[in-house]
Amino acid sequence: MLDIQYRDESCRGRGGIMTLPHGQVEIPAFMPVGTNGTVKAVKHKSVEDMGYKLILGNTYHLYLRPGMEVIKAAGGLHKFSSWEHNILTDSGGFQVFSLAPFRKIKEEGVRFRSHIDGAYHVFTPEKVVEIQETLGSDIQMVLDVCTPPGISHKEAVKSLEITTRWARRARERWLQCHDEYQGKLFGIIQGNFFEDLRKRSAEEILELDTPGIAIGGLSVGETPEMFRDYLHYTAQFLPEDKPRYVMGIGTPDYMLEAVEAGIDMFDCVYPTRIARNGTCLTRDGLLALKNEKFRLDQEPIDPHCTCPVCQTYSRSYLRHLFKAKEILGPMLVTEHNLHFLYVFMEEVRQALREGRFLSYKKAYLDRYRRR
RNA sequence: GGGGAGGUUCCCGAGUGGUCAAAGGGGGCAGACUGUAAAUCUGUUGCUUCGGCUUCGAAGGUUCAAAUCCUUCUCUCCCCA
Repeated sequence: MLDIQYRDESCRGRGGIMTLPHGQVEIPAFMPVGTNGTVKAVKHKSVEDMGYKLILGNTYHLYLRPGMEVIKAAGGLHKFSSWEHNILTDSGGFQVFSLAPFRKIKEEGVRFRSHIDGAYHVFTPEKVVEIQETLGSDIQMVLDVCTPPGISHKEAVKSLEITTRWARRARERWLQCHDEYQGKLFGIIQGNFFEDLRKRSAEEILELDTPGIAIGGLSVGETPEMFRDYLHYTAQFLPEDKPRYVMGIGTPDYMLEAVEAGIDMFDCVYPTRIARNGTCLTRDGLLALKNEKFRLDQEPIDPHCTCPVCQTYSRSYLRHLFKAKEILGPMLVTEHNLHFLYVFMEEVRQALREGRFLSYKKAYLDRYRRR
């Protein structure tokens, strides 16, 4: 499943090929998020043309709407959404976290209310595996309990222990999936912001020997310093021979930090969300298109960018689209941001291959932080 | 020509004696956004040397006090001729 082809000896960074049911994926890889079976504001064809081979979908959202009957009838999420490459589905664990006011965690599973109609539903670790099997996920995540910074050690232990027990149950159920289903299961390390608990969670999750390992519970409101510290601390426990995934990060600085720590995969709504809100990723940092200073600016978003948007449109025009609330604005900036990150990851892989990742990182951040 | 309604801070619009630099929208400006309840949310929007100063069509008046009351002028809209 994982073919590590090169390492950067100056850090833990590495790269290669991950082979999944729907084809190969170059790692380290950023994965665009397509919660509802669509990467918002952009066609799957465009995402594919940029080079992406692995995107996310969401168990929670797709289960609630359109519902499994619809996706089953289509023959799975790939056919339903016309995406022929790989899909990683999140388990709903993050919704257990982000929709906290509407849920109750018990040993059996989590009872929650739909954000759509308020109806009660229950997710158990087993049920979530079944849903993801029906979706046809190439990588499925175990149901976990994600927690925010600031909780007590005692609360963190409790969440960690449930996460481990749920992971065991998920794995048992996953082993019983139909033979034709080839999707991989990833365990998730929790432990909040306590080193002893991070270590303990890592040990317990690794013991399950899932095909891949994720670090969860980061970028949930902690400071960048805490993110960095707990990322590196947790990453040291990850095995060499399995894909390593840090959930929920997507700014260039965080991804560079993760690559340095030896992480292979990341996903984030950030680039697509800020795109819809008028903010572009550039080599010089963020560019808020709605700002008055771009009113007459005839330059493209990023003069060095090779994306179709930068070949065609000016900041002035794109600013106008956002001020006029035209749907094309979010569409074009989403395309730019995703293209930007794909090229960014190609550069990262190249730097790793050539053993100069740390200098690449430093130069990138020096420039990125300048604006 | 006759009758009626009204002119409020960039726009629309609330306010009919003090608690009004003036509600609420819109627009403008700025910020946020990291396993998507997000084409969303938040802040700000007369000037200021922060003590005040100047605003509610214009001018004058009443009052301790006026966007609010009175007089004249002016402009807009509606109805009837």
